[in-house]
Amino acid sequence: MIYTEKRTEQELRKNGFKITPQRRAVIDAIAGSHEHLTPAAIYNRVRREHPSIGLVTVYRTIEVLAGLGLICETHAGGSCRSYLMRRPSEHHHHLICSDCGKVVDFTNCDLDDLESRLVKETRFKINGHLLEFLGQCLECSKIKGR
Amino acid sequence: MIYTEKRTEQELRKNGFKITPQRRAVIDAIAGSHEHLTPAAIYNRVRREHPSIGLVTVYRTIEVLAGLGLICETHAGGSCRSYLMRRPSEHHHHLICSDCGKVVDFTNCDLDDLESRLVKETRFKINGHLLEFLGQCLECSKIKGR
DNA sequence: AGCCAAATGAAAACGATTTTCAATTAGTAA
DNA sequence: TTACTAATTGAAAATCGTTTTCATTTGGCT
Repeated sequence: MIYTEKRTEQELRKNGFKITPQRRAVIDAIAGSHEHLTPAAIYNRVRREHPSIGLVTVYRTIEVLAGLGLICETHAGGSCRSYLMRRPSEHHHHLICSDCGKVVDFTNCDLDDLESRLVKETRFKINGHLLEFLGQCLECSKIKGR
Repeated sequence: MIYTEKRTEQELRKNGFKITPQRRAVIDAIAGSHEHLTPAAIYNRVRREHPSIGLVTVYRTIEVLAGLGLICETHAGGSCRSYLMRRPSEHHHHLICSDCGKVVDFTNCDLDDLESRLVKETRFKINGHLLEFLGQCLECSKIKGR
């Protein structure tokens, strides 16, 4: 736990960010919870020990931490809700190029085993899933290399 | 396709909702797409054929359809983003309750075979993936039934 | 101690969604 | 067919979460 906070600060420093009491407080709040916290929940926790902090600062700190991959975000960015007609079968998924945004569809995600395992373990009633692969398409790999 | 629209109207009627041209238009728009559509995207499609419709009506129709389980909603309602400290053990995924927003983590997504298949077929360089299952947790299934 | 870019907080701006309310309309009953 | 009523609609305002702006403060360097 304390190890996590230390490591997080090192990582911030390494990337040229400053360590402020506010950032420490946000990191402590997230590291001190094993639940997923919404920005508002993080704000409330931080305020207990640090009443004068602004919600804006919480958002900005979250942005930095997520940008460095130090915290993990549920729900990829972009707009929040989307809808699809519920059909008997057919569904598909996306393979997205992070550089040019090209989207390739694919089917046969073959998640049935995984789904049954989850149903058994969590007792959830599962309605669907969202699966996206992210990477670079052939063209972009050629151009940008790396 | 037409079958889907018909069935949807029947289901609305059965539940005491009226069939209006606006609702027909929204249903057509969603049924006519194999992609997940955001409310705004639905609105834009509907306006092509029905320019005077209000965005509010689109939202209200979506709400009714989703409430009856006729369309499937990606991303649980309520606030959109939540964060968790990324710990050494790392890579995990989410199972999200669409009703109360509860998030259960799981690991072992076992997507390596699928990933190699996609690399072979598309020549993408794959950097990562996003996998979320959506459903109802045990508590919410009990409350809401269905 | 002093400097400067980075970070902060308050307020305003913003976009998505919801509520309010008066006017319209679908579906039923006469 | 006409008339009635509750449901539905659209416009505007309200609300919620998030982002931007900007003047002030501060961490980390010299």
